[in-house]
Amino acid sequence: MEYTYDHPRPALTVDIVIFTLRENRLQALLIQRKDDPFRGMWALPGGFVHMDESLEDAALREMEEETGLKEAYLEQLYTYGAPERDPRGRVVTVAYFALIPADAPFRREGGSDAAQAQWCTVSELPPLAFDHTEIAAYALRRLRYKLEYSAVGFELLPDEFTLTELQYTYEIILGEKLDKRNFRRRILEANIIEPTPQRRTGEGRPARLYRYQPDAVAEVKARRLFP
Amino acid sequence: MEYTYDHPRPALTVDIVIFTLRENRLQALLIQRKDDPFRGMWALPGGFVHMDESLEDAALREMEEETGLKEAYLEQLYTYGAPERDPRGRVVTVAYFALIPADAPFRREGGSDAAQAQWCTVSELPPLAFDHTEIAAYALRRLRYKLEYSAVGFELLPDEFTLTELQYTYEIILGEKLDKRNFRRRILEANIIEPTPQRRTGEGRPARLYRYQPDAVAEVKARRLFP
DNA sequence: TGAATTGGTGTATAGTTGACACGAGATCAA
DNA sequence: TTGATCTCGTGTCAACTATACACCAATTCA
Repeated sequence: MEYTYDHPRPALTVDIVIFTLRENRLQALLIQRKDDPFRGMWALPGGFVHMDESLEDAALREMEEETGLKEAYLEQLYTYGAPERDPRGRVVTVAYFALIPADAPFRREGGSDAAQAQWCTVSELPPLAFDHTEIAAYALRRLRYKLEYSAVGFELLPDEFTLTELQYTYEIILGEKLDKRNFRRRILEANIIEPTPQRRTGEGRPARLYRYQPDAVAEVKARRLFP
Repeated sequence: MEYTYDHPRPALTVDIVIFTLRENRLQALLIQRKDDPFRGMWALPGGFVHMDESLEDAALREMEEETGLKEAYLEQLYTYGAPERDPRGRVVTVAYFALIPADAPFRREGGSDAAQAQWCTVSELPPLAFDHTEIAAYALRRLRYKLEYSAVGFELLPDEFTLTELQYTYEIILGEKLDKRNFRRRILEANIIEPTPQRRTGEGRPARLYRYQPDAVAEVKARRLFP
């Protein structure tokens, strides 16, 4: 089947920087390219936008194809459209970033196109195809920035978590130690999490479990304020 | 001439929210549509992305066609791609916002397509075509937010300005009165403007003229000026 | 020359942020 | 069963930041 237009049109894709916490590191999912250009190189997961789906739906579909996960925190990052960014022709891509919880049932064996997928610590990313290095760097910058003024860190944790786990999450992403008492004060005063009756037992004194308040999610999402 | 592809492609456009200060109001440029759909309705200036130009170049080109201005502060806002946002078919648009100085030589008589163009106070926008109301609202939100943490306000003023004019600019955009002494202290301590030897004379005591330090723009971008 | 107009300056108070140490509640091993 | 070990959970004080607030200065104009 062929499609004909009066004027030339760029191809439109979405690319997604999928973050998760694994092995006490912030990691991103990469796909090894099996075709030229950049064959064998690592790249961000992504693909073409279908005609009947929104950009966000396209990003979710691609994410599901690669990870098996249907839900995640997803936020539009930026749209990259330099004329020469893809050697095959004009391709404009809308970049997204996604956060998936540490305990999500990630399906490791690669996506629909059977390309190899692998988690990679964000501070040690290999060179990426196209302008994906730039996209990944921007995603990390946005995530860090966002963490400072919103509750987005919860999206990387299971439904219930201890304050210490939450603090570790922040420290891993921000790359710096935080003061325990000040951290707890700030988080609790922000009213974005609530205590549950449960405690998590293990080595040492049991820790109270918290969950984030579902209303807070919408609020975080509404603050898509930064370029 | 016709262009044929194996898979259907959305059309790709840019739309621009062009802000300026006029008559002590923050205004945006609107174009009256001369064709269906939404014939006669107001809309944001915009148009198709050419194959050999970046998205930003497309936005600048459209801006020049409508205003005659080639340079402005321009920032990508968000990409809108709901499947039904344009009744003619799938059209994805990359939205930008631009700031042009109050004294810029704006060419009033409409752009290349001879459509009628008009400045409109942002708090009194008419209903707009497509999803342009949403886009304009988001642009205003981003501008206000941005003003609080960056030097972007200067982009709406001539090269040289008084502190009172700068304060008015902030007040107009933020929609609230600011304290004169606190405002001056913050702006001056931020080291983003420098005094010139000139003064502006008029009614009352002459005011010192300032200009913004070109280097400062990038540096200050990360800093937060207003809480 | 003085009335009117706008420009330019400092201080005191409240609120926010950041640094900092120790007892509590559990497990585990002797 | 006891104490050694581990992690959890809590409050205060000092430094900094933000905010509220009023008057004299320099000029124009009548």
